Amino acid sequence: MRDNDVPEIRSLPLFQEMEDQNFEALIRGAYVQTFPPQVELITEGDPADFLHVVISGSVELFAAWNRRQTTMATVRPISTFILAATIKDAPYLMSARTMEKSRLVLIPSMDVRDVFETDSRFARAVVSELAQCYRSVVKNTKDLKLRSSIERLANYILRIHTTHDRAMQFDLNLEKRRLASFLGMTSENLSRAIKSLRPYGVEIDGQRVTITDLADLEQLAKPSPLIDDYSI
Amino acid sequence: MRDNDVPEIRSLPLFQEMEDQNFEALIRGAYVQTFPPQVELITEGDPADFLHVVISGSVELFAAWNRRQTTMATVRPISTFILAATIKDAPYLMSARTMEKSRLVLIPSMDVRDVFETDSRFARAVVSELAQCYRSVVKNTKDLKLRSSIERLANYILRIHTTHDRAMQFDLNLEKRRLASFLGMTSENLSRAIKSLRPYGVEIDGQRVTITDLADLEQLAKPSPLIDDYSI
DNA sequence: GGATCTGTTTGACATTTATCAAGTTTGCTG
DNA sequence: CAGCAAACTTGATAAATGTCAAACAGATCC
Repeated sequence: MRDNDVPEIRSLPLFQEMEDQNFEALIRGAYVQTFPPQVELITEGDPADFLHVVISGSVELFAAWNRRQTTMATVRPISTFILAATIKDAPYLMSARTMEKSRLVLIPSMDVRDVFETDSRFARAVVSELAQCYRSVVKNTKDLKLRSSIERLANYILRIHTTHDRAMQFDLNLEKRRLASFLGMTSENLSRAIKSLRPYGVEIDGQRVTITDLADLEQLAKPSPLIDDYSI
Repeated sequence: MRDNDVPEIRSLPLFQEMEDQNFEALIRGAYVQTFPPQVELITEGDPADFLHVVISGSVELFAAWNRRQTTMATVRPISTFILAATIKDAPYLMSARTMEKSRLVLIPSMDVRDVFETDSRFARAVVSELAQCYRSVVKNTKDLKLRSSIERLANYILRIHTTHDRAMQFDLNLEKRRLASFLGMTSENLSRAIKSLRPYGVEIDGQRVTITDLADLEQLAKPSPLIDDYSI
């Protein structure tokens, strides 16, 4: 990959603070590639050969066991995924597939580990990123274990609402079947959960979400910063 | 705390590689303290004032929401907890309470962050620890989302079996109600799950677990290293 | 524009899990 | 050792969630 192929990744917190020469070393060995939708980028259990950066499009992280499959997260531009496996030189715990046509940068894990050893500002940025990831997964576990499926849906809607500048109308950024899987339920169950939220101030028509009564929804959802605020 | 109060913590991977003088700086500001059982050490939402190290005894990490409560993890000697909150200077996401009489070292978070900024070997050790924690939580999420409660119990038993040198008989290291909460079910449900595992080669009497047919149990549990092996 | 495909919704039903209310056991304490 | 409290178990029942099948809707493709 050439130096100025994808200038935007330099501004990622993970790469912002590092030495120029080290960033260039990472970039030199990296590939930029555009993938069609539904391409499996990595498979759980495989060695972590590349750190992935999503430049455009979106990627689903999922996991499988015994013929069951679940969506673990979705990754949107611009962010990295599977940093932990890269740094630890351990097998991926999740698989990844493009949800739509997506452009990615693949940085060889070995290069990342090399720079990690020599550039201590980069090492500190890795800590910050990993701590953030860790806390996100902990929040997600609390959501799963402490809430019913309807409560999870209600809080999910409030989270999008918040990230969309508190708009009262917005689009789901996920197919419903993926949302269902992410929230830990079946599509059928999500369908019914959506219906049962209507009396609490949410209308969902196709991808379009309209909050008709925020107070009602909040009273049902009882959002908590320690579960729903991804910025802390 | 004096230099040689608790020499064993120097050998933790987190502190092993760091400069002597920095380790001493951490120790100087730290407290060693023994707590009785059932003492709430930290409360979720509070600022992360101390990094905690369990020297003896055991600590339960738990989370609450809307009058519900769930066990997130148990911490046993010698390990640290809430490293992520300490490093990010963010509020705790989980509360902690002693399960039995326990001895802890409390290291002021500010000292940890100071040393983190100056000692890059320590910073790298933090990365390693955080990556490990992150991967553990991801595995736990897969366990929760992909398995039924009986499957989670079966795999839990196999994990203890493995960590106990593949002994066919061992004690549960957790009260059943805590185990139930950790596995994401009620005590009653755990009681029934235990009964329903009997035909698959597990007898549980009080705290005593006996595996009577490992092959049967494994066939039911279908353990996977990407969920159950905490060493990778 | 009709045929086809995929995703979504709905209904009927099954299974899993939780709740409530007794009992029973266990372990501690005076 | 009796008495008590807490943990655990059991049964009956309810609620939540999943499964299966079919209908429906929206996109895509000749």
